[in-house]
Amino acid sequence: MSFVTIDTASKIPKYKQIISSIEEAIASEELRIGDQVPSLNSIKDQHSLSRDTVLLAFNDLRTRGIIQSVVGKGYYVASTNIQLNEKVFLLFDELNSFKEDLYYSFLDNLGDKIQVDIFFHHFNPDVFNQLIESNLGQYTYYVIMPANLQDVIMSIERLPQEKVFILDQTTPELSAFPSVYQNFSRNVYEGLKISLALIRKYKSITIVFSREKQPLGILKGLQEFCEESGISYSVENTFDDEKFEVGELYFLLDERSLIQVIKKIKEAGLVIGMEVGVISYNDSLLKEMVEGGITTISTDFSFMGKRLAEMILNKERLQIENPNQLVIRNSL
Amino acid sequence: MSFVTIDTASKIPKYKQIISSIEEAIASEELRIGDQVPSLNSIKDQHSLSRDTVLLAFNDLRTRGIIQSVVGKGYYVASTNIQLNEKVFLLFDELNSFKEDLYYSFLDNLGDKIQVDIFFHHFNPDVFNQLIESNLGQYTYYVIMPANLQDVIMSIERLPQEKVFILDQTTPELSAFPSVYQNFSRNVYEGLKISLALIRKYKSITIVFSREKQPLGILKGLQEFCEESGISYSVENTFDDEKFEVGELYFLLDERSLIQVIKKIKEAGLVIGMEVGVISYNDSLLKEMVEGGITTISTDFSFMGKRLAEMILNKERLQIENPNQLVIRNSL
DNA sequence: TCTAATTTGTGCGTATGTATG
DNA sequence: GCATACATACGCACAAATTAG
Repeated sequence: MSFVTIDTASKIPKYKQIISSIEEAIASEELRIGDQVPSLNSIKDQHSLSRDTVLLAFNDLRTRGIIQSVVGKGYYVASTNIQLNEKVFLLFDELNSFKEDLYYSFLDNLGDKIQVDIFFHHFNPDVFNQLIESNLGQYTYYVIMPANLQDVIMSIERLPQEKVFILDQTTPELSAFPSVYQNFSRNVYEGLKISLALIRKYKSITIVFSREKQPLGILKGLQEFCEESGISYSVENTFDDEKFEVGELYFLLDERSLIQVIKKIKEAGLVIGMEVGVISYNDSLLKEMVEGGITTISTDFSFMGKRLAEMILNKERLQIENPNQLVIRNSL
Repeated sequence: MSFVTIDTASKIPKYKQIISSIEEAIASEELRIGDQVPSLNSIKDQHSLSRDTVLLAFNDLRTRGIIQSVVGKGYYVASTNIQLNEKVFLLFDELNSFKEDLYYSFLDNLGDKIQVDIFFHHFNPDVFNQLIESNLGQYTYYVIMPANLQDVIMSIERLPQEKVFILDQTTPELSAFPSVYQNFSRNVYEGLKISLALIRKYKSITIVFSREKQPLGILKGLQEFCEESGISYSVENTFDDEKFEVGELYFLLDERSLIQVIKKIKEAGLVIGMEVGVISYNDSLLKEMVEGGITTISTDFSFMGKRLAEMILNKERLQIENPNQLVIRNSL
């Protein structure tokens, strides 16, 4: 039972590595109140350190009241009240308005003693890898939104496994990590299935979809639904005015194409929810108000942030499918 | 393993030779991420250079994010992305949807050789100071949104003056720094003045305003307008259902209170833009579509991001008032 | 607890060559 | 020709952190 691990090559000072090791042993209850901490000499011998380096760490822990020294005997755990300056590394794909709910719900539920730094990889694997590498060893937890990036498992595996949490999209390779994720294909499939009667009003479905940025599961769910119910569909990369047709149901993932389609519908003097239909992914406060309401399939981002915070605080290691909701409004 | 080669006879400056040497060692994978770079002193001794010459090279590499320094330990490779030219420290107040346009327009106009890291101070001066303190010397440029924080000039002055840019809100104390800012009081005053005829429909104006988070200039502009035109107004901290009145014009800064007011209007069966008026600060795509359109006073965030990027790239040091727009829609 | 070695961080002074007007 | 600014390079001193003995 050594508790202490030292990486000589690391840029983190050795005495700080000792401090973290002891703190983590206490946090994980390997060391309990009253337990004896390994002696100065045993640690120094095991890791070939100077006695003073170990002493530096122990003095820090002692002045914080976490351990007590007894002359001639050793050091003993005196308090488990380690408010270790916890920091969270939060790696998002891109900045958009849906991150707002998620982020603030995460922050609120974490409490104000934990600092959270946000980064964005913009679906660029180089940026992703670099951000992880240059922040190695600096954070207590790493919350990562891999989005649809491939080949990032290598980077993620460079992080301490027990500190990693996966958010929003996960993959079979990442199944070892705790996560709060959306089951995109099921959510879309079931959302559409519930609305089948309404969808039958339309000739076919057009989805505006970017393979680079958007979850493939959404496309999969739509395909599955369409094949099963015999409805034809087409996938477009961007919304194209030219191909706009009456009788079409538009499935729109981003705000820009949503606005474009609605404008087009109004320009053409058509009735939304009758002659042309609209379903949008991700709900927002304003979508309830637009044109009598836009039908949405959406996950609960506030819940996602809350559940993630709880998982971190309670040291749970679960894989949680985040609840999803279909809200049928006028546009369908 | 010296990595560094210096040709004294060459006309290439020595510090640039050091930079290239390190970059080449990284490119050839002699130096990998996390590896320690030879120390200042060892390089200076081996090549009979001044310590400052080596330091010049290392500081360049550091502000580009390629190496990191740890006092008392050494320099470590942090990124293999050696074509990185510069790094920008971007300090926002809070995450919200209006940051999206600003951020992506800034990014797009900067080009892809510059890395941008975002931080948020959440209107907390301690967080603000700590973020600046812990990122000193690591970035080529510091773009700061001080919002309405007082007493942050001390922190900002710790940064190299020529690297600092102020965004969105500025103050007389910050007048030495280049900036792209909103003239909140003038924008509000003039926006309201143009709409005076429409505003006369209403009994009085209620603004929902948080002194902690929102720019005082907005309140000032409203006051000025009201006093000049003899219209009464009241300031509320949050929207209160109880005080909802017919004949009132609501001036709403955040999306939440906007939604609340619109819901209340519809619940009461009133006509927006006739019996109750709404003006909202900051335009968004969806506000055009809500209830036939919400009247907005708003700055052009895309332009703000673009102008800021240009200022940095062209090394301009200007104070630029960002263009502002009143969009009159049905809600007034 | 003290001393020592090594490391980065910072400030100041000096000198030289080059470009600019 | 002269003054000025800037980039490059060197030297020195002291502070603070890390680690060893």
